[in-house]
Amino acid sequence: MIKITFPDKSVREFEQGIKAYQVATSISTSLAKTTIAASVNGKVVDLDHQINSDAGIIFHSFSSKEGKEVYWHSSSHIMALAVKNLYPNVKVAIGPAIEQGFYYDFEAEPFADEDLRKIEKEMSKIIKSGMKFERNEISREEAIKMFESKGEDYKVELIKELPEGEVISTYSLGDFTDLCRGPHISNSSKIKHVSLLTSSGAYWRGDSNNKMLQRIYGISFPDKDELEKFLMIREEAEKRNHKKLGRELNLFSFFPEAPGSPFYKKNGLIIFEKLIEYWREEHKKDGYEEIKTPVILKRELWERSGHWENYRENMFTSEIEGDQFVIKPMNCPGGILLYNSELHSYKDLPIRSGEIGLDHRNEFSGALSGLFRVRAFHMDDAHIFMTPAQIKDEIIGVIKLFARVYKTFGLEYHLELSTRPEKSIGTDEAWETATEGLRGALDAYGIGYEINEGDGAFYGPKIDFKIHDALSRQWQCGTIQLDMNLPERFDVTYIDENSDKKRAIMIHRALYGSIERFMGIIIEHFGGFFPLWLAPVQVTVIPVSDKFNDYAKSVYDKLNSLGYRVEFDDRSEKVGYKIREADGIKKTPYMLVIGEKEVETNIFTVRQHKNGNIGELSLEDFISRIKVEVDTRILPEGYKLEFNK
RNA sequence: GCUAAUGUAGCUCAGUUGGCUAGAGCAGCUGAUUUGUAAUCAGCCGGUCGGGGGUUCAAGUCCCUCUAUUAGCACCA
Repeated sequence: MIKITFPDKSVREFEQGIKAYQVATSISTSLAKTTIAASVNGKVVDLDHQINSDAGIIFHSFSSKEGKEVYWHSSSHIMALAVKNLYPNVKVAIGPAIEQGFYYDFEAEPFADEDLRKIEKEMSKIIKSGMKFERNEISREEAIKMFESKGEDYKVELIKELPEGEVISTYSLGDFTDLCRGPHISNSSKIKHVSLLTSSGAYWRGDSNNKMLQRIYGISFPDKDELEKFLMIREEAEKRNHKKLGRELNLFSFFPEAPGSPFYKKNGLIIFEKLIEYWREEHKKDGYEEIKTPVILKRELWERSGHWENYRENMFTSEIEGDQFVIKPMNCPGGILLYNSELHSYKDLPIRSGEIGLDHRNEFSGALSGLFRVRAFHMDDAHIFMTPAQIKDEIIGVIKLFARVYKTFGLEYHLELSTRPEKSIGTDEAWETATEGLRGALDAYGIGYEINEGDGAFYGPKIDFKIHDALSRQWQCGTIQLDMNLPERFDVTYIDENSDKKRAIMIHRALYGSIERFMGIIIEHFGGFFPLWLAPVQVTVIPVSDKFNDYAKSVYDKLNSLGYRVEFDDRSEKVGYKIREADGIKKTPYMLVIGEKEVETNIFTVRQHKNGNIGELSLEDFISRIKVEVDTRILPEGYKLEFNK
């Protein structure tokens, strides 16, 4: 008999060699039903796994991270079998679970949408037939022989690279045997609802020198509702697509004459300016100064900073009178020139120097994507120059600043600390100090964070803010990067208490990341229904007929003179028509319909986007309402996606 | 940059196996209508079918090429 310990610390005895699923069944059939895999002594295993000695056990259902991973990984195998059934000549490469779903790479002709539908159908057959996943452990030689005989070159390549002594396991599902570490679900029938999403090219092993394979992405869920919710979010994301809304709301345009470079229209520029206005307000509160440095700077500067060597292919250059110039891709070298233009006492530090800099980067054509990835953008940069002793407090200050700004947009976020990458400069000691500085700040601030081992910049560790939008999608926005490179290269110093010259500590930080990208994110986050302080048009005044135009115009004039962004729709159209346009299409936060009743009583029925009529207010009350809403930057109601369940 | 798909009016889209003068809705303009909370009616305007080259008696349609866009990959020190 062996002793098995459960998560609640209870212990029960079982026959030696009992399988994990039998343990689950012994507890309850419902547990056995929802269980996908188990962890035995912390290692995730198949439910068929035999337990031979005392162990701790945890069962994983789809709701856990481990459960999802196994579920999706198995789904990818089912997809591979389906593809092999339909297209026997394809070769399989790899097929893992990912954060949301799974994919499998094949050497094959590109798959069209119809192919995906066919593969889905084949998958449901496989699922319905209830095939078993069978695990086998085989020797390296056997494995190579087997996959070679099947012509699965990619698998052979993978096996040959496995370290000596590694257990080589395969999982078979019907005729399809795949090299796989596992674990897997026990039976294909556990996969309930599958949808194949997209297919496109992907390089073998992610290397652009290698052959391009065909990748199919898919998702699966045990419950139909979950699949529907997933697809609904995708649909909603499509509706909120910032390129589409940008056109509909007259925010910006792109032209082939300047790929990747947005042209802001009147309405978009309002949002752009308001974002910066708010940024300035918050930074001023925190003791930042603001500077502005030139866009075009000589090549020598970039050689000194190291960009010429390391970032060359992303930089635009220009030649003027025989000298080479760089259109700046970043603001830091210019900012450092300014810092270095005077001597700094320790008493001056920290210096928090902000710059909304217009940067250009030669992003590869295939990388461009609306406002999310552009060639011309405004970085909301700031550099903080300080003494080593100030690191912790400064970092905490930045985190607090970012936190309060994201809150204003209703954006959730989590933090990630990225540590030293393989390719990096600086001594171990310097990295240690720098990383501990960031870690110390995070701990002192008292917020949870994830560690991204080895994901730091080559010049220093960083803290990244991953923000979560209204559709629960994640975006990289804010970043705080400690730089151990540029201060050396530019000899950035301050004078300490003993009149000694000391190396200053420098951090780069950006809150929005880039104004362009952030604007794209909030367009989708709000779905075009902006908070009043950001909305390009805040109020539309709608006279019922031109009999009321004069009075309505006076209301418009009043709001306009107070500085609100108001439109006056005096076209000879029906009220319904104007409402449809102002509310449904332009998503104007407030509408005032003005007819006989308003003229007589001076009381307005105020209509709000998404929320319909919100009550009757005098003009004065309406004005004080919107004043509060603008001044305190209240979030709109109803921009978040609501589910029926 | 790579793979694939796409590009027809300002927008969304039709346009057979190549075959008359390229269509529709919305938007815009003009007029009528004077309207009470998500589309009033009529008329008009609007296109070198992304650019260039080719095949053909004939090209929006087929081929080549360039370009832009989209998705993914790679990239994002």
